[in-house]
Amino acid sequence: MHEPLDEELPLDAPNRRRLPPLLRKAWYSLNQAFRRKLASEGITPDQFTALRWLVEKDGKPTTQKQLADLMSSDANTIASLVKRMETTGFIKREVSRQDRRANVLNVTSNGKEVFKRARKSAIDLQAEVLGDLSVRQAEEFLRLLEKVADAAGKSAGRV
Amino acid sequence: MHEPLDEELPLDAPNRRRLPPLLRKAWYSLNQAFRRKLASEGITPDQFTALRWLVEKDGKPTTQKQLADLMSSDANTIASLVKRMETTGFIKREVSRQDRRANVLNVTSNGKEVFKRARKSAIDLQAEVLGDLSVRQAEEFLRLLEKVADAAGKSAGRV
DNA sequence: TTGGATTGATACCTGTACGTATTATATTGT
DNA sequence: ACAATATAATACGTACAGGTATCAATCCAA
Repeated sequence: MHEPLDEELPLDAPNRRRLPPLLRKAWYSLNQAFRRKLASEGITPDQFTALRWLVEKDGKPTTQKQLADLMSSDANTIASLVKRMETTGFIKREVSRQDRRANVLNVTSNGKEVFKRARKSAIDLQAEVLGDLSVRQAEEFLRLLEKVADAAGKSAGRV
Repeated sequence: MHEPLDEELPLDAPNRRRLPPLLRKAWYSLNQAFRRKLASEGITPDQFTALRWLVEKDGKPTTQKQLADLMSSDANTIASLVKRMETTGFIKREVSRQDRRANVLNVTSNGKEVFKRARKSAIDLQAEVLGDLSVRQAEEFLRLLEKVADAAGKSAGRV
């Protein structure tokens, strides 16, 4: 049992494993599964991700721009995301003292509690999804995924 | 040079490589890079993907539901996508004769031409993104990605 | 064969991606 | 000090994700 390399076939031949559809399915499925697990908490996957970064940065003040970079998103999207999250009461925004253009983001105690509960679902899901791989395979996979993500980031003009 | 396994750390510890942020960055960066390459053609990444599946299925009639499955998307999203694409003139819709609830999708000659040109950009980009990996690594990566995508699909309730 | 369940498509809603344009503030070169 | 430039956030627009509700067509079981 040995798969052919198919080096003569074009990179996007229908019978090869292709990066875009696989990446699409992996990302959207993961997101959808997570969305359903989170529905009861009144929080979306993206809002959870924002909370995670902010909680982990706890102490160091984080601006919207920085959050956009952490989330591989952009300023526009983050602006509306944090606006909704402030309305819901998960975070607070205040003008930075070092740079009055920037907004510093802070997680409210309510936000912290919701994050804490949601984190369990996140860990469960990740274990579920990586469960078909051995520890060693999972590591190798994440290592390669990081390279691919970096290369894609470079192509997209993200430093 | 040997990385520790960190088996005692939680799956989502900040200093580990984590699946969700990496997957997010890979997918969004790939998409954004592709969007920019396609801008001159007046087509979006998702529309290109739809065209690809339809062109590859050429001959066999394809319904919106089937396209939704192929694209790991859902009926809602596909309905509005194909509506825009019909307005632009990339595809045509007609009621299926086997099942009058279903719409059969057909690519117009204009759609085929745009796809043909856009396909070059797609191949370039994929080579660019996988370029940092050896042929063997790329194969292994796609194989593991497929497993992860399937597992995520299962978690999301996609068969 | 008919009444209940299922399925394909759609309308409508909220949330997100990301492009352009605008405003306010910072920074830099001269 | 001041003008050119860069940067953080935002408003606004279009595209897409995916949830619920609805309608029409199909299927299936008693």
